[in-house]
Amino acid sequence: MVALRYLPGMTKERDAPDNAAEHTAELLIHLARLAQTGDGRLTPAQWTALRFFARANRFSRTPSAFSEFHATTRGTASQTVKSLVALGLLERHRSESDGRSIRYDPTPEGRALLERDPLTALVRALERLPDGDLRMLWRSLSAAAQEVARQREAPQFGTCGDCSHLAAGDYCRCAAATLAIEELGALCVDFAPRSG
Amino acid sequence: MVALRYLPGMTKERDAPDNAAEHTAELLIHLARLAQTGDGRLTPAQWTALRFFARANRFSRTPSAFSEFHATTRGTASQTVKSLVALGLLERHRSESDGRSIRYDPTPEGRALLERDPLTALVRALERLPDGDLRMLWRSLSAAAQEVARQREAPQFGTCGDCSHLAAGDYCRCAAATLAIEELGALCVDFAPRSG
DNA sequence: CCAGATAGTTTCGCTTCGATACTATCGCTA
DNA sequence: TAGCGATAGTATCGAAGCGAAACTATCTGG
Repeated sequence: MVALRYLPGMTKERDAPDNAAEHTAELLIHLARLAQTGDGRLTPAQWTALRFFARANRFSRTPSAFSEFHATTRGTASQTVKSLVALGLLERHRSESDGRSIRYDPTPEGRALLERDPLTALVRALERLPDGDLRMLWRSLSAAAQEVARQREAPQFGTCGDCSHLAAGDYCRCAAATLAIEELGALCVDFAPRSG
Repeated sequence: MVALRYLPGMTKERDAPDNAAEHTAELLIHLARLAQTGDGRLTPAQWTALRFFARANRFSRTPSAFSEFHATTRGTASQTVKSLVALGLLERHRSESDGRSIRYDPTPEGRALLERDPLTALVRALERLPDGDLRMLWRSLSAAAQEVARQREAPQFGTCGDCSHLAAGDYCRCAAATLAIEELGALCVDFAPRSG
């Protein structure tokens, strides 16, 4: 068999200079796909929603916030949420301050099911990385997510502890509320990075 | 408003020790989702397929290999491929050596469309990372992908240049063929890591 | 008090996807 | 060399996901 001189789509111009970013991006997509597939219990969208409502702070556990987080429409997000409520994994709560807003909290069943999150396979794999590598991985992914969100004009979704709205250690100027220590690690739709 | 003492799903036990791996995994999924959505031209599955057939070596540009790469069934993979052929982005070629096997190559139109891949947003974001960070990001993702693939008993899909089947610089023992230089960066379904 | 904006939901139709069955070819073996 | 199991690709069907658009309820500003 004769060696190919030219492989379609793989010219010198395209690959020679530095396609490291391209390969890394494709690898990231591939890994995300691998980590999400093959679980019969919930669909990938349902898992993502359940994770989100378990991780988001009390101001962000709404269909609207989830729709922005998941880069989808409010209608689709509402459907996903409804299915989780029907499964007894989320619980509906009306907001006292805003009659339109509805907060969904994970039920004990929902939290129990998260213990069997198929994403655990990826978590285990990441735990095998050296500590410094994992931290740097987080930093790089975080920076990339900020940048992509900026390009897409989407909210950035960081944790309250890293947010520029946080003052005096535990007061959120954005929500005009004092946060509990546990809430500092929660996701917020109104997140704004500190030095930017 | 009173600060919450306890936020459901966010107990000390769950968050205190070290949830860095968990947060990183969720961030990775979120970033992948962000990077894939919002393009009207092709569906995410179609983009992934087009990318795959542009990146895979001549032994791996088949529906079967893509189905394994994409962690789906051969039937679904075949549908996706068919749609790309109908769009004039892939071209069907029968294998001379195996009457069952069919190779799909990207057409010039397919390669041109890849220039407008929505993944470019992520690529640009990754390019803004320091060089060393990008390299380490790739290494970490690669290691994680190997590990998850191992857990899922899925093929690992590395490039020929990193494969243990490669001998004497350009001879693949697995395919019993000499590879062109350009092929060393191509994906292969039969990839096996060197030191594993 | 009214108009526009916002939060959530519902409905509709299209697409995707996995499961299953089917055809054609390969390769081993008796 | 005939036959049988394995493999590659395809077609079909039903369930589910998703986006667009319409609808209700509530809030906010003039």
